[in-house]
Amino acid sequence: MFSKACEYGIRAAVYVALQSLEGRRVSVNEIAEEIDSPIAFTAKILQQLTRSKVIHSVKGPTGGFEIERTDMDTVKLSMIVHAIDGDDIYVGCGLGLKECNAKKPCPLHDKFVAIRTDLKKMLESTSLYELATGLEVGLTYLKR
Amino acid sequence: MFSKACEYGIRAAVYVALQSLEGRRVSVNEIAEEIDSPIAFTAKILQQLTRSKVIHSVKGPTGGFEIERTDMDTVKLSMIVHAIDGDDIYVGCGLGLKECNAKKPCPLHDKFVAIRTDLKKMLESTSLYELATGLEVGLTYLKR
DNA sequence: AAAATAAAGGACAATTTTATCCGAATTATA
DNA sequence: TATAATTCGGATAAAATTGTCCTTTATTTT
Repeated sequence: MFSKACEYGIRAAVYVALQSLEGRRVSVNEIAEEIDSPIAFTAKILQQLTRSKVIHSVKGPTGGFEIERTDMDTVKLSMIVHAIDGDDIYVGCGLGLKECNAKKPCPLHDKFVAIRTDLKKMLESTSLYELATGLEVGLTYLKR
Repeated sequence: MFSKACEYGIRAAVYVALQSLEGRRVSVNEIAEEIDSPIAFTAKILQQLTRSKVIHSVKGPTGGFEIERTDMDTVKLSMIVHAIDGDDIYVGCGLGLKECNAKKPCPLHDKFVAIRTDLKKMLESTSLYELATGLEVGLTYLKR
């Protein structure tokens, strides 16, 4: 469904949010450790998330990644997915046709649109805050 | 969502079904031409579909691929996807966690399960016959 | 029996994705 | 001001996916 990069990206963003709720800024190393992902690759993904303003980065000692409380509500999963995987999920035919739409649909078009609409709705309505608080109260996990 | 291989596989299977409805057996070349896919790669995928009994192949002159009318009802999209992409779509966590289940869910678990259940239902309830007949009456397309 | 046709299968090539490494830039602290 | 911690960015490597080519095998037709 999502690329590896996107999976790491979501997990990383949620972890950053969780720690920001505690007032902590976190380093790439800590993030990679805590979400169980390859360090250098995760660093690249964090750069993408920073460039697309999903999270905020601070250089130098005591630096790291953080996200403001208000942004946790604004930032939806859809933004993270878009920042990393582009609009693959939103655009494009399920069977890979270049031209596939209501006028000239592939055999799977309608059924596919239905599912993708649900997915899109889910991604657009789920905020980083929602995901982080689930973790905070110990209902969900990011590792293993 | 699906791999390229799987996209070609579904399109190929639907085309074979469509032609079988007309009593025609089709070659790799014709299939690749008609679904607009790379010939040799498509040949590999047809081999997989043949091995997993989604379609039937005949060697030699007048040979090619076909599928029996009764099998068009039995064969669901889920079988094709499974034959080519394995159980990726069915198993596994949306965020890539190795251990993710109701007891120890990732932050996206419930929302993800909901969407995947719909996808699974769709794949398991859609037959090759249904897809082929849509094509037959000119409602849907396989090219472009 | 020979020739021709078509799938099967193995080896290899290209591309994309995933992942690593290392030096440069930035900045807090001693 | 020097040092150390940290992100940034470029180059490269490894792995997976996508794609090609060529030989073998089966089978029909001549």
